[in-house]
Amino acid sequence: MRRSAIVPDSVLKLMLRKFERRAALDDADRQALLELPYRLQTVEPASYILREGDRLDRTCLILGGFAFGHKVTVEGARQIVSVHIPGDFVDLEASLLNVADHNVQAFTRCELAFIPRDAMRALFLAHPQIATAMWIDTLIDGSIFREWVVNVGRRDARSRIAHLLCEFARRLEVAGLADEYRYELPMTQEQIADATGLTPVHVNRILKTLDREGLIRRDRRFVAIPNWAALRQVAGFSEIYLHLDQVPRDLARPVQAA
Amino acid sequence: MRRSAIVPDSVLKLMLRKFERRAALDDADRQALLELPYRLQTVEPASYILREGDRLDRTCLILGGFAFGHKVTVEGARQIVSVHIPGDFVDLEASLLNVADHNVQAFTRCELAFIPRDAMRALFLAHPQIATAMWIDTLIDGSIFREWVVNVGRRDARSRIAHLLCEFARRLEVAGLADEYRYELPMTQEQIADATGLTPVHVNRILKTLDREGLIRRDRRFVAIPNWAALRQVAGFSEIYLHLDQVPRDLARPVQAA
DNA sequence: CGGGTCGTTGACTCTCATCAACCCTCGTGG
DNA sequence: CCACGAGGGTTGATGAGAGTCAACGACCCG
Repeated sequence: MRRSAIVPDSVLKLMLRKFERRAALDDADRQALLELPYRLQTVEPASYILREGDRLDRTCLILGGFAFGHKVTVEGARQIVSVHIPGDFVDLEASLLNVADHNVQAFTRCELAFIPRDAMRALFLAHPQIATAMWIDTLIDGSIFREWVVNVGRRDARSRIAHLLCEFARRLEVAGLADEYRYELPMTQEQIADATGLTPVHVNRILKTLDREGLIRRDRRFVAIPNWAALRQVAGFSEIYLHLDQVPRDLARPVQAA
Repeated sequence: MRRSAIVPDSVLKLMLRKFERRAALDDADRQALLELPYRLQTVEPASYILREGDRLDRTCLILGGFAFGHKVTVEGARQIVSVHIPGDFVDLEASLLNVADHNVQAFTRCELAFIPRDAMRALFLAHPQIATAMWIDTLIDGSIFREWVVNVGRRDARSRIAHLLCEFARRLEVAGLADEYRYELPMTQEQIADATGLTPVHVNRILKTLDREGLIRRDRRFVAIPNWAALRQVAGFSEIYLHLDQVPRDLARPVQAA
């Protein structure tokens, strides 16, 4: 019903600030980036932004809200493979690959900007510095995937969940969406289970023990980490893989007016 | 001790053929690619090509042999996160990221070409079509990572191993390193375990049952898949994620002379 | 022929999945 | 204002899939 107002002007400036830091953009680069055509859209929680098998003809940037990528096995089990926060492209690959290899769905209500594939491609060819900056996004995503493989492959349930919580804490903090290790986690326990390769029941039990042990505090969907060092140790969390030296802080503020 | 002879001329042509198909390269692009500076090196099985935490100053292309990426948890468990075959860059991210987030190690003896980071960066900026073609490599790698997350996260041991075998069958076939669903698997059972998040003992049992059921045939390190459809079904394997429409067939022949 | 790596097998254990209730909260509508 | 329903969270009982431990066997290389 109600739609948040969008400030169109700030939409692409989001990207600009992010990419400025990764490559030496000149005025022509900046202008080209800001002149990208886009279509704004708001989607409701749980709606699909992309489906596996779709032909790709546009790329989607999240302006506000959270989304996740997932795949479903033939047996029907779902695995969440990625979480996207404001300021992220959810499918930069759509600019260069032909067919979607996974689904993307909204966790929360999302404000999205869709950019035509052709416009992206033209931008890359005319502005190599921008292409480089965006490529770095892809590379960091790849690094996060690697860590997720380790997480579901070699950590026990406790560490897995702790690791997920640590990763969010850092990513959200860098994005200006968390402070003092407290943030709103937009996932249900079932979704946490799908992200960690566990069952909702087991996730529930682990969360309770983490809470009981004082490693986290929960209040509704809010999570606080009173003892970062302790949780970090339980998780075996090392943030090298986030390549934060290439991610500006306070990048993405929610782009919403009341 | 013995070093295979390398045919330098064919070294970079490998890449050229691969990237030709992904973007419209012109003569200047081709020439720049072929003129990339590189240093050849042969490494023995199990030697490290890259270590987590290393500062990155060069990119490594595999000319012959197999390598794998892995990470080790604080508890000491190892998870293999990627497998690289001839014709692959093992660490394209080294051109643009600053610190290695995982280890890369040789499965077999490997013939490698190391290309300075600066040369790669200069190439990207001067030749956007090449950058685009290589970026596609990164995107396909990302897609494979996503599938691996699903594999270790949501499939049982049987499907997991079957899936790994299916993936190799297709990738090696496309690279011209397998025929009729028979190929040499350069991994020990312990390494298969590290790639699937299982234990060597369990991998052994599953392999034996797959063999007993006629889904695979083993002879030393060679694996044959007598019934592709059946194994594919057990694995829940769908090759969309390999984006083979963007990967030329018969790309990489082992570049080794006796 | 000796040593090391890798593969194989059995017995036992344990983490996590499954199944099944029940509860709480919140939004909706009568 | 309260009844209702639905989604999500919580808890217990039980079981299965995979891990652990341990020993032995096969093969390869020097």
